[in-house]
Amino acid sequence: MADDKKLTTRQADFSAWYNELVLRSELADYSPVRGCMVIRPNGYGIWERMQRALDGMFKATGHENAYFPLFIPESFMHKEAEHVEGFAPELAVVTHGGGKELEEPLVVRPTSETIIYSMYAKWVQSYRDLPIRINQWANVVRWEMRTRLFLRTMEFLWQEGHTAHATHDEAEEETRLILGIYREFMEQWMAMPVVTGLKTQSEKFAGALRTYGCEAMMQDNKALQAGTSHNLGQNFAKAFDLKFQGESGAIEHAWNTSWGVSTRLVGGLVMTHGDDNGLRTPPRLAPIEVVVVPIWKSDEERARLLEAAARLRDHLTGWGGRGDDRIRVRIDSREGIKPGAKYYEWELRGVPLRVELGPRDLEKNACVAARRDRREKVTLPLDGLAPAIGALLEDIQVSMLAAARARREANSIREPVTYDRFRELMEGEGAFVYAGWNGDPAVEARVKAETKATIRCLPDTEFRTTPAPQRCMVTGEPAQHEVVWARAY
RNA sequence: CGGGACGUAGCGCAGUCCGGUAGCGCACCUGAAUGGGGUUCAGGGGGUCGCGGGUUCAAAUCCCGCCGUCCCGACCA
Repeated sequence: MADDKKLTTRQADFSAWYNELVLRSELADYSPVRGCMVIRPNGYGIWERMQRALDGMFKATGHENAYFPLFIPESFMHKEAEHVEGFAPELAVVTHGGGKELEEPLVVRPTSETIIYSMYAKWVQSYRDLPIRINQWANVVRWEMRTRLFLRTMEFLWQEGHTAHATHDEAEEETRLILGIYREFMEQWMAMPVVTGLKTQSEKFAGALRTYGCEAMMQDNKALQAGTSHNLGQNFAKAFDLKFQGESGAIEHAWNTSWGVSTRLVGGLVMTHGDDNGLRTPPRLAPIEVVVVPIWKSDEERARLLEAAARLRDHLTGWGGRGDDRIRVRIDSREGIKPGAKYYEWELRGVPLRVELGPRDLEKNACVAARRDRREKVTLPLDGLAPAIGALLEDIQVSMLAAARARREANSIREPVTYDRFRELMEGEGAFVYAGWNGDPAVEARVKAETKATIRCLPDTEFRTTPAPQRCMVTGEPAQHEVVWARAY
């Protein structure tokens, strides 16, 4: 692999392509511990930008950050019946500390509902103490059988929001608010279109009343659950005695929500936008938006070009057309590497825009800008370059979303299909299949067993098909819901 | 945890059948030329052959045991 200049193509082996891309673009590397990964600066830089964007959106809607501990008393996990059942098989448990066996084992959090709601129970007495809307950025551990870089690792980074409300409707509103934030982030920042909707009972979060999710289509036409937002009802409040006295004087249990997105999103970004030359990063998430490659022959030229490149960088960085969000520029002044080799490297890493600056350009007072998304080059005058670059970056961002959306729609099936045809599709090229469902969990289970496809969601109104499907795809009975079927990661 | 494969330089591999000086490609270091889409030449460094035991004059190679990784299935953000 290290000797091959070219990546395995997506066509040849999607999964090998993905692994090679992640490793070679230095997003991440395998760790000495099975199932864990090291997130390298290139990957972490993207995650940091994701964090910054989401964090801003959470705060703008009234949430605050806090931090709860990594260790949870084992007994906490057993207090909510479905929750234990869901998470017990994948818990890491600490039984010894300081050379002694612990009286009560500590669970390494797989998610923090239990410890957070136990604390909320301490903090809430009156309806005046509500709502509580806290988010935390943390790592969690789930003992997974099979792992894949970013998509499923035993330890991963995420944010988990946990709120407590006085009424069901307020909790529901919060759940939907967050789903909308996720969708906006995924579309506007990641340029990754998603279908939002309700999860079925079998796919919902362990312990939730209802789960909503964002489903994105990867380039192999499989679905990636990119984010979830749960209305927990009063399940955890009852388990952890989270009660308050209402205006009327009555004691009631609070209503909770929880929601999260993880470093899995980085994997989603790769599988949404990557091509056979490497990663393509949407500008808004790119740690480096513009890489300047100066080209020279002689030492004299080198000095001249490096100086011109620095001026160009300062010009771009100094531009205020995006307010405080300055264009992120890097100059690649490395010697001994030919420009062509630099081009390939930065393309592999997904930098959205490359600016080539050589003696010929300087003479014309111009430069060449090459956009990563379409691998197209344009010559731009150096005078007034910044606004032009700003506009190009904006166009790349918008084009990437449009291209991803077009690809998803091209691989979505909304006409009625027979179950046989459906099975063929799932065995073959894959798709998002919109179809009627009779609402029976047994049908869902059967389809999963027979095709590995699952109901990704009951899509929200704006994603539904008109006219609505009348019949269940599997049984032919009247449809209770329209659902989206797909194989998923 | 069931089925399959593999473990030799940083990475990818050959060598194992048939025991006899540990090799190749890429990467890396040095020097020179080169430089607008993956440069070329010359020189160089780097290995307890997964671990433990056994057989043998001699083990990467044969035998036994262990460990680990990857792929396919059941579970999952």
